[in-house]
Amino acid sequence: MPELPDVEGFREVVARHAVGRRIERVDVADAGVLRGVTARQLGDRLHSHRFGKPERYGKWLIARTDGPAVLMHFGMTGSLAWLGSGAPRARYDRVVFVTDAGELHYSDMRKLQGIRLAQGPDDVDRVLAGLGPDALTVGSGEFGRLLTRHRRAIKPTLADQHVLAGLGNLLVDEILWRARINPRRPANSLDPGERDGLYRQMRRVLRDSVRQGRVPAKPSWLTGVRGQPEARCPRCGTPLSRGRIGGRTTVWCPNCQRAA
DNA sequence: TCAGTTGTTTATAT
DNA sequence: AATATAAACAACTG
Repeated sequence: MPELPDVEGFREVVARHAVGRRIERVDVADAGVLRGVTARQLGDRLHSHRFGKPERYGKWLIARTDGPAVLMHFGMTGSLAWLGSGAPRARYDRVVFVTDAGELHYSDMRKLQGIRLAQGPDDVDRVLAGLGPDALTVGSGEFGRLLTRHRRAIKPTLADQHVLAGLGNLLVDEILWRARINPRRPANSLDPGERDGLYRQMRRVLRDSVRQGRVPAKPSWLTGVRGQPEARCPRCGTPLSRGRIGGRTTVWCPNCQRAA
């Protein structure tokens, strides 16, 4: 489920358990998730290094050590968990970082993304180059200016990592629904009041989601009902609309989110 | 068998 | 240059 809130949760897993731990070895169960590095290189270069303070940028987790940094992306089905030493491997555990006091399990069924190793700060920058500002820390002024620069529909604009980093399909639908903005509206057609409202709802949805470590599937949220066959708007009860916008399934309320 | 899925990149066309 | 669409990656589920 990895969007910004999920990855923020994975960052906390590392921050809480892995920091200061010494990497003894790296078990690669499926090298299909390694990008630009072999299993042997990954193990050799990380051996004996200790995890440092992790960071998140957009949907990327940057697990720094006192040597190289491990860059993880979780695609659509990835996750990260801290387990005790000698924990059994789960079915889709692809890489396990074994430390002196526990293990970090990188799991991913679909392997759409993967793990990179950055030898230095330049390598990290190269991977993150081109991403827009992080959705959790962007200011309202910059956020508004981003929107005025694109005439594309607001939905794919917000989900474009090069414009703004961190929002995925579920979050964008949730935020637009909260802000009562139709997903097909051109981004640069929003007036200043709408841009401000959108920013505030983004903050709110992100704050609540980060607290949960995921986009909550509460019945009062669009995300909580969007999977149902005859889903209705949690706010007004109108049957929800469903369509493809920007190549992704999009759910919105035709009553609350009128086309302009 | 077919369509769909929380992500991203690439090719192609407009 | 910006935008739109489809396909590809992989492994499921209904």
